[in-house]
Amino acid sequence: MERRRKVPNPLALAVLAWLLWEPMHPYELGRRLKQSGQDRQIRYTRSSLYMVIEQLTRAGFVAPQETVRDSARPERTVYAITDDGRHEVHDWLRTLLAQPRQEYPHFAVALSLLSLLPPDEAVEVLRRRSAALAGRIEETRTTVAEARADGVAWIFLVEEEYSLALLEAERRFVTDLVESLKQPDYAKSWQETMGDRT
Amino acid sequence: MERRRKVPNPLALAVLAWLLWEPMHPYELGRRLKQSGQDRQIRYTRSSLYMVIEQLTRAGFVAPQETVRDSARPERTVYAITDDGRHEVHDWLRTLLAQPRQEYPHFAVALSLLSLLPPDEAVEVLRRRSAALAGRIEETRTTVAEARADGVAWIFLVEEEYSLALLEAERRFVTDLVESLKQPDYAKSWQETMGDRT
DNA sequence: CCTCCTTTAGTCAGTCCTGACTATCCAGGA
DNA sequence: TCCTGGATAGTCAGGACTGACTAAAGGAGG
Repeated sequence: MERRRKVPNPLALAVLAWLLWEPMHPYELGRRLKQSGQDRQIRYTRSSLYMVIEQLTRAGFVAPQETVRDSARPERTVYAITDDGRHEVHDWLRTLLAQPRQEYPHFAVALSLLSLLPPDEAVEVLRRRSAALAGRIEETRTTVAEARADGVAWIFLVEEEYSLALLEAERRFVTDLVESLKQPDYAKSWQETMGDRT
Repeated sequence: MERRRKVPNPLALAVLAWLLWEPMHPYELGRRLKQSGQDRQIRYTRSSLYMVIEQLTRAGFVAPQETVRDSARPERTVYAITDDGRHEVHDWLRTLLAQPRQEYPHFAVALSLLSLLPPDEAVEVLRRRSAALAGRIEETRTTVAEARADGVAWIFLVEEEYSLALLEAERRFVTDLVESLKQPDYAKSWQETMGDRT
């Protein structure tokens, strides 16, 4: 049904998108990713960047254009996007937007094991999370406000607004959860079922 | 500051948690993970399950207990958790709950490239997402309702409630986004800035 | 009784990815 | 003048992960 991507790493999508603009060498791509703030949406290291470009080359989505060496610097290979690459960006982008993917946040795993902790301990750690979330929300709001003040159009900030929406939803969820855990019924039933442990 | 886990894969946490209960062989662990619905929070394959158990053994968090072979079946190695393992579960769980981790949803990457699509195309694909999200929400609600009807306590359904909260937040976000993209101002400014492309 | 499908149980080749490393240039302080 | 730190640019060993494979037993259907 759903054909597997030749280079499934989302970093590859960002790379292709930048190469749509103009040919570049890997290090320059890294700089753009960082300056545009896309490193907040994509987990990568410099090595994985080189790896992904190699994979994209094998897949035929990009092609090395030239190897320049100016002023005794290490030589840099400039890559350009191919027609297949252009097609891949468009197709991949449509798919990512249209089809929600099952995501696997670490927090969900931890929640599924919440019953292992004594109620008061659970309340304590979740309160710490709530405070940390509040901090993240504040940071993101500041980032967005500053960018807006610099004249950045809203369409280039949607991803931050999305993060914000998720953070706020999580914070509401955690707050409610703490309230539920504080109910004396919970402490009682936890004692009854989990009393026998180390 | 934050010490790296010896076995960072979240599957390892779930494995340790099950072994807290009683010693088991890998295949049995796989069955429990599936039956308890934890396969909805953790991405894994059977091979990664064996890999992770091997890593846990090397890390000293679990230890092979015995190799049984009943009725000519392939032999199964039963693993038990160690004291280090017990400590690791507790410590890891607390950390995961208390500290929000930067997550990297694919959708956020796609959103950061939304401006590449013509406005009407963007609206079209996001509407499809919205419909798909509605389906997911419905499914999750059903799962929760059925479990509750079977007498499952709410604490064992928190992870589903969390998924639900995120799905609903995302749906609200997408709905609002579609409205913004439909504004004629957007179509106009997109034409102006992106008119020059293939 | 034969065949085919499903379940049980695990292995393995090859790719992917990360962390650590190499090496050069330039600016600024001591 | 020398030393240090940071930016530039990239490589590489080794471990982690996936998809495809092996293999035996049980049950259903003809």
